Amino acid sequence: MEENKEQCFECPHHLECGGKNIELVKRLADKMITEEEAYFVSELFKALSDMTRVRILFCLLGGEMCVCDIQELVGVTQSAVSHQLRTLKQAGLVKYRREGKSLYYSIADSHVSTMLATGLEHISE
Amino acid sequence: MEENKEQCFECPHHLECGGKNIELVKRLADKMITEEEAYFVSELFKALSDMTRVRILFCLLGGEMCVCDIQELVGVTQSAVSHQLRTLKQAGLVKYRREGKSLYYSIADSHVSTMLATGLEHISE
DNA sequence: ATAATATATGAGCAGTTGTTCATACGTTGA
DNA sequence: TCAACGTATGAACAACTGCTCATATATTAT
Repeated sequence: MEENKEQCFECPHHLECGGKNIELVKRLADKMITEEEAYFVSELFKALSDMTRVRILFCLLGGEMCVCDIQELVGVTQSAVSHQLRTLKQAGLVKYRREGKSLYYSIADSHVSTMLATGLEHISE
Repeated sequence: MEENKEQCFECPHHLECGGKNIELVKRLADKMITEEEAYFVSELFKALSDMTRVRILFCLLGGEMCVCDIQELVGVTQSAVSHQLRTLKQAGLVKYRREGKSLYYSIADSHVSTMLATGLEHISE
């Protein structure tokens, strides 16, 4: 570790660091997730980070339903449901189709169910 | 749908709703995720809902590393990394072990990798 | 056209979050 | 015991979030 006694390219912010795993850091530096990817992933999870939205999605796991169905099952105002459905739609988590006056919402794809299931598994351990 | 013309138990917030799927709502009402579960799931995803934390976790997918390794790979201050690691630890997403002066952080369990992978898949479509 | 129904949306506000700065804590070597 | 290093933590502040309220939009029936 003698070479760490002087400031080096790999370790510019301090002079030495006993715990540093230079090999690992070098290897990962190129493979790191990009800023853009990290941003989109975090935005995706942000859409899942609210209790009301989680409850809405668990409703929709049971099948497509209109806004007033969701409103009843989740027990919040129509406005609140609608605002949250918008967030979920923008994140690509739900889709909808119109039938008469009603809009029927449903889970967008299988990734959503997978993430919810994995999340539920994680908390029950 | 004649019975919907009057206010009913299943539909207390309005008099009628053509789009309503009474059967589905009845069936799901008992099976709904509890408030407590929804809260914990949303808290879990909240921990994944920040760009810096996502980047930290993707670092750790490459193997355990100390705080200064993460600091270098992610490119934020030591304090910021430390604060975010605390959030991740409280959510059960990472664990650590001490070795000398350094703390080595790593992914807590396979659920974390699964959620990150599924999230990454979802955004690249 | 008009009214009623189902849903969406903008503004505003209280509560929350992520960062920085300063400082404290825990470990090691001299 | 003391200094240096690696890491954690509390306070403070700007930015963001989710709700409510009021209102707008889209569809259907009369």
